[in-house]
Amino acid sequence: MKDAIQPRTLKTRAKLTGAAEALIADHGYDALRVDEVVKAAGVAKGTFFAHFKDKDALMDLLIGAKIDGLLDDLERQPVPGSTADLIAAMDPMMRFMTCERYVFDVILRHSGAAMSDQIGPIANTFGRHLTVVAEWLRDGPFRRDISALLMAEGVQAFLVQVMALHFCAIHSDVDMQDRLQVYLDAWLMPKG
Amino acid sequence: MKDAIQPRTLKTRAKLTGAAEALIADHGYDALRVDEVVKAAGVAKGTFFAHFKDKDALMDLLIGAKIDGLLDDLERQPVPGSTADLIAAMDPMMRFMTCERYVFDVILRHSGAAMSDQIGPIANTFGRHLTVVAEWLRDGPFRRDISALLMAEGVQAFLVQVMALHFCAIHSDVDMQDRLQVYLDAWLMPKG
DNA sequence: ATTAGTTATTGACCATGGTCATTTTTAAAT
DNA sequence: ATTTAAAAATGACCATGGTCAATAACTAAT
Repeated sequence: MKDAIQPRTLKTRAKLTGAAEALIADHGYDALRVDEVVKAAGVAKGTFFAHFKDKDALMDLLIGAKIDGLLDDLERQPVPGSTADLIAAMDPMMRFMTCERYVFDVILRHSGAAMSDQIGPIANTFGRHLTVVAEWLRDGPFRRDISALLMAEGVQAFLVQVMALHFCAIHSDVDMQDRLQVYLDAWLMPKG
Repeated sequence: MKDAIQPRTLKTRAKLTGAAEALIADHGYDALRVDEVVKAAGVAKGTFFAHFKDKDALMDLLIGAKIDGLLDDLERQPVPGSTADLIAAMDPMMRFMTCERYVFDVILRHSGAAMSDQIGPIANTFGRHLTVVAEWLRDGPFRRDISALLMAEGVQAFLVQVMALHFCAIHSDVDMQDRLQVYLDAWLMPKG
């Protein structure tokens, strides 16, 4: 009996993700087709689904990896001392998450633990983001009547709201940053 | 030149939506297939897409109509005097929106103006909901440092967050209402 | 009634994600 | 080396949403 993953499994996986990344670099996420991925990777279609539950699982992996990279950058930054700094720090992440409507949809779908069976890459990044932001807020000049974690959860809620409105016909004219500023000021530094 | 819609157009539309509603009543939203709808309606497949841009557009219509009905009920209720009352008032809506994972996904996708071209039924209900809640908050015992509309927008952001977490593997054990209570207390009645 | 132009309907066809019985490859045991 | 059982890969096939050129049904003008 063997249960250790064979070397070729890793190689095939790498070929698939590599091919997918190259195609995405050229034509974006939305335009990715499974047929093109397997053709570029030089494997059969069935092989793709032996490695990934479905197309969404690949997207979860790739987009999750991208966000993880951006979170690495985020963690390296100095602790923000104001909502404006906070927003500036999160800007690259927001920009990636809204680079394509399709990407944002995938993120939304996976943000709260993919398909409710097990936690996926994107869901993980949301957890990580929560931790980082909570840590930041703990010692900042913000409200003290609620926990840092609760504050961070609210930041995420408003982040999602702002990005969603970004794709909205009516509100897309208002800048994401400006809108988030209003929300976060009211959430993190209430004057009432 | 004529531009008035023919009577049969309305009739076909009614047949399609009627068939869809019946099928959904029996098997839920997620299980709905276009083929079954057209078969039940007694029309060809192409006819479906002559009436609806895609399957999502039908879902937008049907789910939007359902939410509209719930908003009618909501408007008839007495003005909530606390966050608990507010949450209780919104309960039926939340329950419907989370009745199926698929339904929630459709709602999310359409909440901010469908596909960025024109405002759809679901997006409309979000606008309506915003108005109703803002009106409620205007005279309630809540914070006064921000506008009622801004408060209402926050309520929506937290509402979405709570519903998303409901489908999350990690957090689904915590009750939606309880979680929303924490959020809304912190948002509408900050003590800092 | 006939004609003409517009609108609605049709169904064969396509695009694309996903499945599964079969075959091939691998690695451990003999 | 041979055998053998598990793991991986294959590709024909299916499910389902969506398209479009051709056709039928309507309505208004003559």
